[in-house]
Amino acid sequence: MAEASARKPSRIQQRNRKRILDAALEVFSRHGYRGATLDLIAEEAGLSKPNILYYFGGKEDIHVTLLNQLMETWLDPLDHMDPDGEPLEEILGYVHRKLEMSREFPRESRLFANEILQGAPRMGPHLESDLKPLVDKKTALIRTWIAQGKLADVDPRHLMFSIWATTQHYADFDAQVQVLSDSDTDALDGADTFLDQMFRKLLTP
Amino acid sequence: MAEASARKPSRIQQRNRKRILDAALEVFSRHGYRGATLDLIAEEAGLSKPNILYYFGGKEDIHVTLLNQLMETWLDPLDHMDPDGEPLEEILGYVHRKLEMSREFPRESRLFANEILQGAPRMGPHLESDLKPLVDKKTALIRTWIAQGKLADVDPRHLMFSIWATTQHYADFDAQVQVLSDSDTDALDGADTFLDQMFRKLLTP
DNA sequence: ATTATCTATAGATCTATAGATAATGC
DNA sequence: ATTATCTATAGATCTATAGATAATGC
Repeated sequence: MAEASARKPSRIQQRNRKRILDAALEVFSRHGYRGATLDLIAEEAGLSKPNILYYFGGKEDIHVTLLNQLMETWLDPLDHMDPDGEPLEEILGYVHRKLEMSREFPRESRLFANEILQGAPRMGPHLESDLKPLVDKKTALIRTWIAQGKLADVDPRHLMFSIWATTQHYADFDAQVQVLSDSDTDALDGADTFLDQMFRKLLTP
Repeated sequence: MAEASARKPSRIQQRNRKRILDAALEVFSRHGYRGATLDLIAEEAGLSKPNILYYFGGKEDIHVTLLNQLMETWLDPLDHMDPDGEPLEEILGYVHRKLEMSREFPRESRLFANEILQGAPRMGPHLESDLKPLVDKKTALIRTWIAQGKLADVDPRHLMFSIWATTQHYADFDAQVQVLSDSDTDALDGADTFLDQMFRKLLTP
């Protein structure tokens, strides 16, 4: 009775859980937590509504599972900023990876934006326990680089904010970006060049 | 029968409509369109639920009224970018005004962010008819400034995006900004200096 | 007389569960 | 035997309206 049934998940179970999470990501990122319904998720996943609840404890359980997975993906590029690398290139590389994520994972970006916009009701503790320590570590690193004269003197915290803001903007505000872009060109065309230019000028000592 | 009753609104009517809109701004900006309920708005406004519906056609009517008002406030700072001013100072002034708006009107910023994040279902037409022409005009202006050698050569569209992204970030991602800030200092401390520094370096020819 | 507010409730939408049935793995 | 899926529906939540009552302005 102490040990819960730790039976390994069947192939069907794995596949269906994946399907549900993918459908839920689509729906939550587009409509927000409250705007999402089990009906929409079920339809998107191609499963019946009660069947969704066979695999997950409920709507909130699905949402929390998504947010937990997201946190890892989200911190990964920052974690890869290398203390032994060339400072300017390390930071520009981070900008590049973040922009790449807006291209490849726009749904994840919008899921995150939605959660923060609501005041991080479910993710607050994660931000404190996972995000904050990592950011503190990396801003300290940037400060030493600045002290060594390898980067221009900037506030590392606001630098982080500006990197996140500019890169995630292309995913989160896509509806607006689309309106302001020529229909025949990719909306993100030139974003790479522009951001490289901006942060290079800012950070070159 | 042709002319609808165009009776001027009573003082009570004006006051209560304002109260409701203020309460709705609070609720919509915090919970999103679907997350907001008439109950929450009524409580926040200090009025009964049916009384809310005496003043407005319904939930969507309130939301649309807010978005319409918002559009003006939102475009105003950009509209004030002066073709006859000194280019660099005009743009830095715009950055400053936008940051000021994040400080003063964070609820409006989040209402807007929520709407765009959902794909601009109610604001799409406004973006086309109001935002796009204004942005086209101002990016053309910036292009002439660049051609005259008064600004560094940057993509004006991506410049706009980066100004919006960096300034609105402090309102929209406030929950995250707070987590990463020392509790004894204002989270926006240094933002002015940082953004001035960044855009000045970027745009100085 | 008109404007403003309240109580009560209809009707729609949503999350979640109960309980039966079908499919799968020893 | 266990896992997966379905139908039916309970119960909660929400938007909106009907209809009565109170407050206000000529």
